[in-house]
Amino acid sequence: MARTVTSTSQSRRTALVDSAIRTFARTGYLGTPTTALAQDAGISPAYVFKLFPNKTALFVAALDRCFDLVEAALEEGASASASVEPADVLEAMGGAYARLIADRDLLLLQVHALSASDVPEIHASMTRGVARITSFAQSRSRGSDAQVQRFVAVGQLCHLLTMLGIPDLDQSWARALSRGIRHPSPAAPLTREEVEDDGPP
Amino acid sequence: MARTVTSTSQSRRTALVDSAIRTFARTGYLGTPTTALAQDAGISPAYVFKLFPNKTALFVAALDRCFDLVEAALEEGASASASVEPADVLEAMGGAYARLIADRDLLLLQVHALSASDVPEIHASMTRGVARITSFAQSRSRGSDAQVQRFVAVGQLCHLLTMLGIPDLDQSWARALSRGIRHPSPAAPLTREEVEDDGPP
DNA sequence: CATGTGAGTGACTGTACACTCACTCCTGTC
DNA sequence: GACAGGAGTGAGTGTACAGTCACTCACATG
Repeated sequence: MARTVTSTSQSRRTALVDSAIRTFARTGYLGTPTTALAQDAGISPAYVFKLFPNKTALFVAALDRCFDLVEAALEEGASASASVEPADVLEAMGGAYARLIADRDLLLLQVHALSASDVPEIHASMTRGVARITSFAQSRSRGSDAQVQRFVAVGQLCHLLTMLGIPDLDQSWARALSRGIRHPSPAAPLTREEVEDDGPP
Repeated sequence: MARTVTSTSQSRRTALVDSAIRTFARTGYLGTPTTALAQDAGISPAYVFKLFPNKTALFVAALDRCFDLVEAALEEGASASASVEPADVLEAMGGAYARLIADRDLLLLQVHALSASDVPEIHASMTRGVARITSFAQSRSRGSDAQVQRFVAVGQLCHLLTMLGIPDLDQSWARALSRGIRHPSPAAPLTREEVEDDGPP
């Protein structure tokens, strides 16, 4: 008979991935020592390498999980939309995305991943992620290519603005860029727990 | 009387900045050792630190120069526009930008800089750069906030697409994202030399 | 008790890197 | 020819880091 209890090392692995999202988000791929990953997860540095073959694999696991969460948020937003008009569905998805990334970690991770995409595994994971959310936005909203393209472009703009803190600046150019963008305010963000459903209890 | 000949060390410095753009573009801020910067510039590692106080200062100099070139390209595009309609001027600027970044270095550098923007000096330089090109696009095109915002957002989308090589993919989602984006083709790019004017000969 | 297994670690290794320092070499000036 | 000063370098230094290895410990099973 197959094992019914998930092994403890598996749960450690997912916990490590969760904390790695936060840790990598703060200091990036190259800027994050494996000792920091271990420390934030509350395990010894050596044990990191029992759970993952190397630093890159852990980063990729974190990035994949990041896109899981993003896709789940988009789905949540879409299904909460009153109208089925493509523009409205995309609008609702955008709102859910903005709430998801209010804590910045998922956004920061994506920016760092793009910069680290000269590492083949990271490049692949990143491309996979963009493919997933774009395909999802396409099929779920039934919007035109132009609408979907605009949706993703605004997402990227949002990353730029948030990384640099532009919405907080009181200058003409900054206001122009930030206008209408739901900038991540800490008020009532969508927490990760609200977004993920972990199967049967 | 003031010196008429630029000191040789000054010319070395600008040459170093030029080659640093290429070197940092390939491997990013943290991923580029100072020895690589020296090697690509054809000088000894030690001399890098006579020309700049530290690695960060050199990166910032490269990034500042990058935005100089971008702004110059936008100006060139704008003044080549037949119409003065904001949408047309922005369109022309976009075309010039696409040609400028055909060699990818300036684009890659911006992506790496965003990811390294937890370093205060890099954050400041990056914000300055975005401010410059946004303000320039605003005043030169006289477009609405929404038009300028869209202009910058499409630029960011272009960075994402180019970093990941998405326009080369033959899939529905990739085509949707790439549609209408002038993706950097190596055909007849606008070279840096065509863009900069170095004062009197 | 003997033995096996998987979780978890302390201590280490080799290397790469940012930055320094004492030095050489060249050129112009008196 | 003596000297000043700037261009440029070889040879280091201290440190941080990815990954390894031999090991302990807790517990389960016969």
